[in-house]
Amino acid sequence: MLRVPSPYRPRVAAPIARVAGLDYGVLDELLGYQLRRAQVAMFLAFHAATRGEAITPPRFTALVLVGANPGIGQSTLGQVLGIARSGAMMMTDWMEERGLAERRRRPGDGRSWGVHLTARGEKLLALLKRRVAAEDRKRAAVLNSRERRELLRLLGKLAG
Amino acid sequence: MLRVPSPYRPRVAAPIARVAGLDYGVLDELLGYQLRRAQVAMFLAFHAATRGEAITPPRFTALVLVGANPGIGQSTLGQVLGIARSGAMMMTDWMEERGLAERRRRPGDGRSWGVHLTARGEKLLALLKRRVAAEDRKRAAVLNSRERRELLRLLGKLAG
DNA sequence: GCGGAATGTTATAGACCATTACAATTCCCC
DNA sequence: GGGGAATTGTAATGGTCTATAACATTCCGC
Repeated sequence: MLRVPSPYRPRVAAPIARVAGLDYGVLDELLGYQLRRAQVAMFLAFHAATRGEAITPPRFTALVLVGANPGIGQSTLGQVLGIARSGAMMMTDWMEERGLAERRRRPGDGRSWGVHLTARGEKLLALLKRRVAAEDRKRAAVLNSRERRELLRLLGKLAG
Repeated sequence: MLRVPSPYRPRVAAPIARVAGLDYGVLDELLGYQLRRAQVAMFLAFHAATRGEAITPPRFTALVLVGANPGIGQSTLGQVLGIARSGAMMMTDWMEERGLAERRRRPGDGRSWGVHLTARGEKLLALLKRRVAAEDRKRAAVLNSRERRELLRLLGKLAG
């Protein structure tokens, strides 16, 4: 059903190792550094969960957003992904080339296109959601549910 | 004293916006997504703190590590940065080209070089440490000190 | 209607990083 | 102590992601 995706190499291949006997200096007290470390660990889990699908976190995010907001514009997509409009366009191209989404003219605004998932996109998204959510929870199993909620809350405050 | 660094554009220019009225679906419950959002926010703060110095987070990390562990090898550097050996080499080249660090032969092992900060590297590092730590605390001011400690603890658990 | 804003698009360029292959050196085990 | 395996650093190459800039089309307010 789903075509074999093009080969894909994650941008980050290795976790940020904790080397014994090394002095980390100021890094241990910097939120930015610890955030990055945790994020790389979660990214590798994500990559494991989506193995074989050539899915990156931004691509997954885009699929979820289009799925939850049919007809979303590409500018909005870019804002939520934190990338420039041109990047949002390439992302949409990527989805369209693989038959996961399509552009449809928006009635009432001749400039913009709305992005919609195809049946195939819906199917892939459902699969990915299951896998990613499962892996996310598995990786986060070192936290109990109170800690997990607390972490989400603190991250939300930080991101503003 | 310090030369004007080469122009540098951050890889991420925009925060991950929170768009009102949009359905974020499963994203709000994924640690990976919230982690990424917070990390981008902190990265932009980092970028603001190091404005004009062409410093990236990996470069800052490398400087801190070399400063705290004089004579560290490039392989170890790569491990801690989570990049391949070839990348650690380019990082060392970068520091050396700017007169921030230098390679010195290691007695007892003819294969490896130890990386050491120069006086100029020490000076820049001291400046950056002050600025980055200040910005990190400023950005994290939305958290009280208990929350900040708790966040660091939870991130540490997650990163393993 | 007209100037400015917004949307999508194309082209271009740059930064970063992995992979692969290679040379020199050291380690380890027999 | 000798030889194959592992380690360290290096060089060359390629791919992916993203920004910037410039442009055409369309919308909007006056």
